[in-house]
Amino acid sequence: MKNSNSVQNKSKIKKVRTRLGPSPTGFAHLGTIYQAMIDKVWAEKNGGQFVLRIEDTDIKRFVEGAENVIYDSLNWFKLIPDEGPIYGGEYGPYRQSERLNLYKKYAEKLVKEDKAYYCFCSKERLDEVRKQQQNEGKQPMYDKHCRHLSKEEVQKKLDAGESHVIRMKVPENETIIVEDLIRGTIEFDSNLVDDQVIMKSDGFPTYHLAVVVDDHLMNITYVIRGPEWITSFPKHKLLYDYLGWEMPVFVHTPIINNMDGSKLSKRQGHASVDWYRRKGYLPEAVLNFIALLGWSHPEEKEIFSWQEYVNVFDLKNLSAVNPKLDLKKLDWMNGQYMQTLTNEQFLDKLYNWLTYCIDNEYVGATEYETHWTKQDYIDVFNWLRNLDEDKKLLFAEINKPRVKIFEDLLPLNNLFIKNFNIDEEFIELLNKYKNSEENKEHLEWIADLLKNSDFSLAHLKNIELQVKNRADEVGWKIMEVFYPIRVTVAGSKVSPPLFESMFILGKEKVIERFDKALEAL
RNA sequence: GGCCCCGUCGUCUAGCGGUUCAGGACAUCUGGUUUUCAUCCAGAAGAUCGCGGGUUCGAAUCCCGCCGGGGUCACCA
Repeated sequence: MKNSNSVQNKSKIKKVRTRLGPSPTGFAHLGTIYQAMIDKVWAEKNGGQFVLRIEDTDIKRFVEGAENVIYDSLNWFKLIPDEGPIYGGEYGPYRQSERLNLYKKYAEKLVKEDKAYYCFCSKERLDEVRKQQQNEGKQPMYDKHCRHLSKEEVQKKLDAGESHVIRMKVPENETIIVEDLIRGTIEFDSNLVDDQVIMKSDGFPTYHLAVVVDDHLMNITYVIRGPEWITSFPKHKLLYDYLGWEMPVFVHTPIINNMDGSKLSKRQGHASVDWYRRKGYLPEAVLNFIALLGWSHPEEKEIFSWQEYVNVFDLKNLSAVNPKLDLKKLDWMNGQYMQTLTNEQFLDKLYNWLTYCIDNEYVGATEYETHWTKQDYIDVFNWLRNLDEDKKLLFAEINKPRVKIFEDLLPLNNLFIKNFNIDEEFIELLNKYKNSEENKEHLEWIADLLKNSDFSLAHLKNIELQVKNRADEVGWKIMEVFYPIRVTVAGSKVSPPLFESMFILGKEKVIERFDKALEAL
């Protein structure tokens, strides 16, 4: 079917152009990013353009500043459009609210050609009709009341300034056949397709008219959108026919759902981009992860770069199944990405993350849940900033394999930024394996070594070796000789590598903690 | 409810009529490395391919029916 006239078409093969049409609602949905990602790979792979078009035809839903949220999110993921309101391009304007005259022109053209008609029905009448149809067990549809108004009647109402919309005329008793790239041919009974409103009474178009007009005028060759549009696909197909325009390729992608199969709702944190950003996920990891939803690498690779994605991606391999979002796997993947970072990169991204969390409020529908307090972000940031360069790098080094997302940094690294109480609980923890006397003697021994140390990492590692050897001497298990030291230094039975931690903490603080612990024993 | 889409381990998926009594990844469990926590390594368990009929020498792969899930039925996108 696709190469029937490929010979004639060869000379005018169109450049691939994809488009993302978010409506600015005030927060960025993961699904929007999923769409953007596919738009972007496909355009990039084919040397085409990825267009951003703001679909703001619903003035009732206008939210101040919402557009910036979209730009910020696309930026974070590096899914930068080639064209759009702030990116420029030759097919502008890229906000639908700035293209009203265009939609008006085509809507009127359709009316003139008898493919659409004015409708003067009131909201009340429409509601009534709908209610009655439902009572009769029929599918609620417009009853085509105004479709058969005479020209004179229409003109009279128009002259009288009656409020009106424009509806498209859907043919009767026809089969509308549409083609979806991944699902193939889909047939619809035209009698079940509503005479959709294409121009609202406020002079704004509905989505249906706007997309068709814009996609055509902007030379879009691949319409990539969510599966929720399949049902209105025949309306769009009709509009293309009515306008005499060639159809782009339509691709209805899968949609990402929750683990229970319900859809990602705005109320849930993990639906919004900002949630991932504040949790401390890496955008590349999130992208890699969602790329694997509804699609798989031809060699079944799990982790790959954007460039590799571009190389091997093919729209045709997209699945028609709606995947569930498994955050556990995302965590694993993010951890993998963390480990590939150099220490410098890790620190760089960590700074950016901390700065972002300090400077910005959460952009999402619900409260953001975290075990970090606002002060924590500031404390970690300040502590890190005042640290010597070699200590910073070591901090990155020891944390990379231990952290899946930046939020995991606490409580593991509490010892660096917080003081703990030397109370009964602490003593109890310290004496878990040996009694007070034994531990005291042990800690005095190492405290002495530490006090005489220059606290270079090399020397500390040397002391670590001595501790290990001491296990044999005193007949303790290796774990038992390190345990009380760890509790003394970290106030906890878990910590990053002990002697590296001491190095980062610095001699003064370490000695202070030993003194306090010994005093209490 | 009508119409449309979808249905392989708990999850993401490979598979596109025959070296597949179904392969990989996450999660789970076990063992190893390790001074804690992680990382890393090895291994185990886990799917009668939604169900029932066909077609075929042979079906997860093709056809039909059923069931289940989802989407959609707005002057929202």
